[in-house]
Amino acid sequence: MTAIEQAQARPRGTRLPRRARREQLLGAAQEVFVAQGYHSAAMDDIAERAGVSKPVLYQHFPGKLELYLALLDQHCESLLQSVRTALASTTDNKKRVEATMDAYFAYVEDEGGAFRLVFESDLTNEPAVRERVDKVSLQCAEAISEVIAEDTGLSRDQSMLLAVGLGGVSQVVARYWLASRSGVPRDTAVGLLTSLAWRGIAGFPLHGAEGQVQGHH
Amino acid sequence: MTAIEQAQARPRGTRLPRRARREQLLGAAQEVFVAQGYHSAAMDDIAERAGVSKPVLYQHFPGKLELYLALLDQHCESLLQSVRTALASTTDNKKRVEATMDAYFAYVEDEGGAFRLVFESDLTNEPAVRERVDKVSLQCAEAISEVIAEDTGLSRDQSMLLAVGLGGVSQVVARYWLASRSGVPRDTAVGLLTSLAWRGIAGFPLHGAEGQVQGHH
DNA sequence: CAAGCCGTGGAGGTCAAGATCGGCGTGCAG
DNA sequence: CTGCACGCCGATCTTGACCTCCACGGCTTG
Repeated sequence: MTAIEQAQARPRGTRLPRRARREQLLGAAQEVFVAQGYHSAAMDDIAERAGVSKPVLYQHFPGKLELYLALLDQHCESLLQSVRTALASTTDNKKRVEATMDAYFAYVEDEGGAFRLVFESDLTNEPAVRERVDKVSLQCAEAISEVIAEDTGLSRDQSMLLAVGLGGVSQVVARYWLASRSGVPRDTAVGLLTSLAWRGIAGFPLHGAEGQVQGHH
Repeated sequence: MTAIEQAQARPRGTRLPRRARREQLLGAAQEVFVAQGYHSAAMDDIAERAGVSKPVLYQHFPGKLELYLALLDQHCESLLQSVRTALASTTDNKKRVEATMDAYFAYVEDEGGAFRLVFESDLTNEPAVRERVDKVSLQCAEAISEVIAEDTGLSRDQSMLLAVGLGGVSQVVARYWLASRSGVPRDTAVGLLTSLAWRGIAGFPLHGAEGQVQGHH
């Protein structure tokens, strides 16, 4: 149920306990921010969407930025959890790749488009936002790079580069897949990317010994 | 030479031919937009940076948006050209991958940070901007996917997914590489990604028949 | 040499959007 | 029943940024 439906179900005069009201406001804000982006989203829009007046918003959040940050934190945490869970779900590295790819696809597909707040924010010039987005990207990449470093024996810097790359592919392709709505089902897309990535990774030193490969660096 | 140096070299009263003035304004605008983003950039800032007054800006551009779009178009075109040139630079598909990766790195490294206008715009909610960014991404991906489709025999949809992925890796990693300033030199980073991507691609159908996983060409 | 013209400059209008103040209705305690 | 407290609303203020109006000075032409 969207926030606006909730708001219409409970017409404009209803009084809510403080905690519930806050959650409802967060929901409405997310819908508006996702649909319009930070700058185009007016506090009036959010208030109207939630079926309350503007002062109520300011009784729950100090300002527009803090409201946005609350949502951003929430969804950054969510992404990080998904990735970590995926990495920990198995010890088979190929399945790890697949699970991680799928985590990105699931993240992009679900949550009412909240991934836009993280991956397509129009407030990256605000240091507080930039910091959060950079941090979650870095943390995801570090989690991935640990596995890569262990599996390939590459240096810390180099495995980070690859990890950033793998996260990047997942994120970019997942968004493209969602937007393009081409006929490719999610499983197929994930499988395709997993093949691509796994063969790529599997060619590095530790495996190169067993499987022979052309020169690298 | 930055626009502000030009402006200081020619102190504030100088008259310029129309074409030259326009170019100088574009330069100043690019510096400000890159440094501050669209929203934080004030027309006053741009005018001051260029060493002129605001009305002059409006004699060359109808408004802030059009000024931004002029720059955006310019750099979208530049990226597309780089990618197409890289793809056409050889018929060896592995070198194609490397050249294309390198094109993204060069694009991100050079041009006074102009890649931010394309990859990190804070105006993606403006339809005109969204359209341009989407279009250039799509055109790059299509150019890449043609090669992939021909080389692997994958369907149009599937090769587009991979192409988007390759473009995405290049772009994301290049930006990370630029920002992180880790010790990895550009050649090494490009080489690493090329290994990753090429082994990944080379495993698809057409090659799987001849060389099980890796080597050929 | 002189007069006019055109581009430049600083100051101001307008408007959207974030942030806030005095009333109102509802429910509970005495 | 009645007063009080709490949360909510309509209306307003203010800031900041985009976008134009009246004076000035250098170049050109007769």
